[in-house]
Amino acid sequence: MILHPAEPFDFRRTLRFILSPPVLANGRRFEPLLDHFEEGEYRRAAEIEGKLVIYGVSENLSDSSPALRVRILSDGRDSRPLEAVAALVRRQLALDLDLLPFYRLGSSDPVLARLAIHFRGMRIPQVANPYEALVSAILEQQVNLSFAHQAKRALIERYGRVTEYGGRSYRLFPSPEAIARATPQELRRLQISGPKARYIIGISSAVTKGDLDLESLRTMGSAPAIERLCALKGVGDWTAHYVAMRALGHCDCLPAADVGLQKSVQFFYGLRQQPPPARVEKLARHWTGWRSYATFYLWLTYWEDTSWRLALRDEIRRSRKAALP
DNA sequence: GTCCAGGATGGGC
DNA sequence: GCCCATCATGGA
Repeated sequence: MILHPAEPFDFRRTLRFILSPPVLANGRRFEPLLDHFEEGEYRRAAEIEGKLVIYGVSENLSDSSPALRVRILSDGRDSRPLEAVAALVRRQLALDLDLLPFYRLGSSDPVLARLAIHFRGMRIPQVANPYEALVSAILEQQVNLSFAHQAKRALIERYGRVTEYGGRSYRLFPSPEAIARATPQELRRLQISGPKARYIIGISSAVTKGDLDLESLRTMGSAPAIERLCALKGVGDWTAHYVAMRALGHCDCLPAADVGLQKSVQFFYGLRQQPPPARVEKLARHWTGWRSYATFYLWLTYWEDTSWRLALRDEIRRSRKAALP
């Protein structure tokens, strides 16, 4: 099946966030846990209508406008799953989103203007399901990302389903049911802290019992969705904003208390010290409607090498000076 | 050894 | 309301 993304769309750049996460300080890389790239094709397992399928997404280069080919690599005789997979891919890669209004904000903000050029066509890749995003975000609270990644991998390997394709293992993120059955002691063995273990199990059982419908948060406005998330034990402002922008498709969320965002804002806007949340919110007034995207692009500048960041900052400074009367 | 990581909670005041 | 200890581990 062929899908046509809204232009501009950059497949490689959008996948880059999923497939080649940053080099850690110790020189290692996170290896992706659930996502794969083989033979020019992005591949991942998903549970569709109770069946575990592996799907693949690749660029259809024969087409003149950007086009993606979506197919099912396993269990492909039934056509119904393909429709569901296509819907998943549309959401995962935000194919229907028109980024041009975001890029036009660059006219009132020189930082955004440069980022829009560099990251043109890149979407915020959406985590396949909000539950996965929420649990991952809790694991990532406070601790360094390398440690969080380790805990997440242990959780997936212990509680997630797995299937084989082409000699490679494809895993699913654990279901809420599987985690709801676990005890805090079991999660402690995976180096997850006691409080975090209780939060994750609590959320999982709320989902299992039907008390918490994370999918419904997608169609809600972002403010009520964030409020609903913050009502959960273990979920604060940062986690709620993160889930909203990474999994619920909300484009105007600003995690103003995020350390990475604050550092990036300090660097590119030339502030003497790291800005407190109120200062970030004030600066972000130019980003209205697209604050998730501005945040995401600012985060990603850390993935480029330091000399690139310095060069970009100088360029922004020069453009500011040139704009002075 | 100390401090900080893509935080959140519950206690004391 | 604000301030603080606590949680877990690893890297600088």
